[in-house]
Order: sequence, then C-alpha cells, then structure tokens
Amino acid sequence: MAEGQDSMAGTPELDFPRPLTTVDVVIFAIRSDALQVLLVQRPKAETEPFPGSWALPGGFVDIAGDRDLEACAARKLKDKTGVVSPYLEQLGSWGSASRDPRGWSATHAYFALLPEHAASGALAADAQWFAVEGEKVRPKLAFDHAEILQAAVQRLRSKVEYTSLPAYLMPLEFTLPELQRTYEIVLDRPLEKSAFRTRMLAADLIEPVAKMRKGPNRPAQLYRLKKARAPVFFARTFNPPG
Amino acid sequence: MAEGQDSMAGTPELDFPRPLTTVDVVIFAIRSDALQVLLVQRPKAETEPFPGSWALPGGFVDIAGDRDLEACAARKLKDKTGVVSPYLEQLGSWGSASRDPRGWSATHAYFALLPEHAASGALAADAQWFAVEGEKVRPKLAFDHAEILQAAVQRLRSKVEYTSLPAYLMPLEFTLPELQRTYEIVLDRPLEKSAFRTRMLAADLIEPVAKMRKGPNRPAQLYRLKKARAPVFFARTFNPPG
DNA sequence: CATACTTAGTTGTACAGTACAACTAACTTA
DNA sequence: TAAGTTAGTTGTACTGTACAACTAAGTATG
Repeated sequence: MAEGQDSMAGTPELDFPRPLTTVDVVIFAIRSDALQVLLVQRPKAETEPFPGSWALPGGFVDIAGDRDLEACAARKLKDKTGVVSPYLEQLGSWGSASRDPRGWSATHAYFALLPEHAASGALAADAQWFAVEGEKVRPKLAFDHAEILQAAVQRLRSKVEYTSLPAYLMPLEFTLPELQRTYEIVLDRPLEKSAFRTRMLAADLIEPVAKMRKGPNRPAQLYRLKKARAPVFFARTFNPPG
Repeated sequence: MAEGQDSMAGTPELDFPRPLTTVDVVIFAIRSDALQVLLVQRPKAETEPFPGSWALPGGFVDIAGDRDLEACAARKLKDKTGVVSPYLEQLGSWGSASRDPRGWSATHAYFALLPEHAASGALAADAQWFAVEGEKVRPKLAFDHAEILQAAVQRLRSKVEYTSLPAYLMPLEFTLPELQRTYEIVLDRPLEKSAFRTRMLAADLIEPVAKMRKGPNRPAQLYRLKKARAPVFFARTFNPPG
C-alpha cells in the first residue's frame, strides 16, 4: 500500500482529511422457518442521517477501544445480540464520497451466522429481526445498506452451494433433515434427500450422538458438529447448472 | 451500520479521531512462465515507515479526488502500470491499531490480473515485478503486506479451481495449451489435458479465431475470449480432493 | 388392534463430468 | 524418410449426484 506514498517524500503529512470509518454487520439466523436478518432503527433526531430508518447494526471504529476490525465487528454484534463468538466472516468494504451525507466514508462489512437459540436471546431495544425476501427486506434501508445486504445474501447463498456454512445456523444437536431444511431455506429451493445425506456424512463434519429426536412419527438420529470444525468445502455444487 | 450510533443521540459528534484509510492493490501477471506480483519500494526517508522496504502499491484515499474505493484502486494501478481497466476485484480489508506505526489504520485491498503484454509496459520508477514463491515473495514486505499477499494468492488459487479467472491473464488471442499452462502456473500443479479442454470448450467462454499459432511442431488453434464475458463458474473443482 | 399417515432413512439405476491412458494428427528437424 | 514434439481425440473407469422407488419406525384413528 505504501501508506504515505501520496504525501511529500521525506515529510510524511498525515494532516489531511480522512474518511469516516465504520463497521457494519449483517447478522443472519433461521427463525420461523425463514432466513432473517437483524436490523436496528436509527435515532430519530433530525441531526442524524436517515433518522428513524432501519439499518444494519454497526458504527464507527473506536480507535481507542477496538484492537482491529474484527474485534470491532464482534463488539457491535455483542452489543445488539449478546452473542459472543459465532461464525463471523468479512464480507467486503464499501466506500465513496456519496454513501454518507456527512462526508466521504468507508464501511467494513462483516456477516455473522447465529443459531436460532442465540438469536432468540436478549436483543438491544432498537434491534429487530426481519425476514429476507429474495435478497431484500421490507423496510427501506439507510445508507447503501440494501446493497450490502444484497451482497451478503448472495455470498451466503453462493457459499452454501459448496460449503458446510449452514452448520453454524444449527443448534448444538440437530438431525439431518433439520440440517437439510436449513440448506433449503437459505438456498430457497428443495434438495435431494439421499444425495444430501451422502454428502454430509462423507464430509467428516458431524457425528451422531446417542440420542434420537422424537416427534409424531419416526424418530431421527441426532448429530452434532465435530469439535472445532472449520467450514468444509465440497468439490461440487448441489444442483449442476443447466 | 448506523454511522453515528456511537455518538450522543441528537448531537452527532464527528469530531473524534479517525483511522488512516488506505487502498492497496495486489497486481498479478504471468511473466517468464511464473506467477509474479508487482511491488514498489518505499521512500528511503527515515521519517517514513518501513523506509526502503518493498510494499504493495497503494496509498491514502484522496477524498477530494477518489469517487469511491474501486476508483482509488484503479488510480493506484494506473499510476504504477499505466493499465486502465483490467480485472479488478476486492480482496478484503485489514485494519488494526498496530499495522501502521503512524496509528490506527485500515486498508482496503484489491487484486488485479494483468495480461503479460500489459504487465510489460511502462512501469513506475519505484515498481518492480517479483515471482510469487509459494504464497510469498523474497523481500520482506512492509506493514502487514505479506499477510495481504498471502490472502490474495490463496483467493486467486481457490477461485482458479472453479472459475475462468486465468482468462484475464491471457493476451487477446491464445491457444488452449497456453491457457492450460496459465492454470497450471497459478495452481502450481499439472492438469489433465482432455478434461481441461472439455471444460473450457463447454463453458461458452472462448471462441476460435481463423488463425493458428505456428511453432516448431503441430500448430494450435487460436481462441479469444467471447466479448464482455464475466468470469465463468464451474460446478466442480479440477482435481477432486482426497 | 389393524390400518392409514407421516417422516426417516436406504437402495438401485442413470447420468454427467472428470481421471487416466492410449491413440492419431501435424508440423519441424536431421 | 524417420524421429521428435506438441496438438488434439477417443475410450474406459470412476466418483458423486439426480431421480425414484423402496423399507423402517413412529403416531393417530377407526
């Protein structure tokens, strides 16, 4: 990067205007059999940009308190949901002169996956879950957050095609049909049962626990994630294109 | 993100310290039958951080001149290589209190793919190509640029497994064996000839031109990219894992 | 208590795309 | 004309999925 390269050689000049720097987090969970995302309502004071609008949780980097960007994202996540260490992945950054009325700003966007039980915990007062419909949510979002959300949904859907990411949306113990249902909700299309089972069991990702999920019909084997598993990558996508 | 959420409600306070904001570009090309990356030497003045070290091309965002982050990355690329619109993709961002001795800083990293002829053009005086060895280069890099380079190489290798990205490293006209060689250089492993040809020809990515590449042995069919082709995604990786 | 219903899980065949290997084709050089 | 090299094709095997029919195990209902 050569920080300082743009300034006078030999006399680094750091005294120029800097962009605003923020971090935003797209927090996903499966709730009510649907993919949902957590939004916060912006303060209603007219001095604020987009007063009263819904927005992604986030805010300025605190250069005194935040060690790095990921710690900043984790802090915002914890502030809004109380959740401490879920799946957290960097999504990308958006920066331009026009995205914030207060001036040139750049945001570092992350996305997080929460299991349902974590998503049902104590929310911040200004936070609320919204169903993802297509690649959008109902309310009009502040800033360029609709674009960021769209990128997050696309990234999630794309990775779900060939990774075990949805495992992070599951409770500690779950059945294979439940995991398949989560895949189907995220991908918004049905998957084939036997191929799904074969793939998941071959992936060395989950292990059976000595319990069954009882229900109104045949009980299902319960599984849990093998400990400390990074997401698994599959060599193929699910339904071949064309 | 709710920019401003961290400040007092009703009285947005923008008068707090902001991180330094930079953009860095990892510029790849195939040169001398190897994957190479463009580095620049930092000014030698002792007032600069990492004086004389090699670093990724980049620098501060110019909030007066740069419309957005990508325009800023394109500007840095053009400054160093003269190249105007190659393949340019966002890689990620790195930000922490410690990565720059001048204070809390965040960089937005991009990576670019250049065809060899573009990479051989007029370089900036402080710029030079280095072979990528493994996921590193020989010289010790300034800041956290070794880490950024490593992420770029990993991203490139990973995407090459299932996309047509290497097409952007090729000249306007090329043969299938040449394209395969480019894949092999990036992946650092040999690929199977017939499967490679089948995949590429089935991808509707390239079209033959009415010319042959002459050489000391059997001539090869020349192809070119179909116009305005976004990268193609394949449903499988090349060599199945395991 | 038998039967229907529902969901869990298995089995078998077909198919697509690649791996692997052997082959043919076209050119140069000696 | 023969040898060497690279381009390009062909055929068989294999892997993982698609598709569909099947069996298994429970509940609900008469």
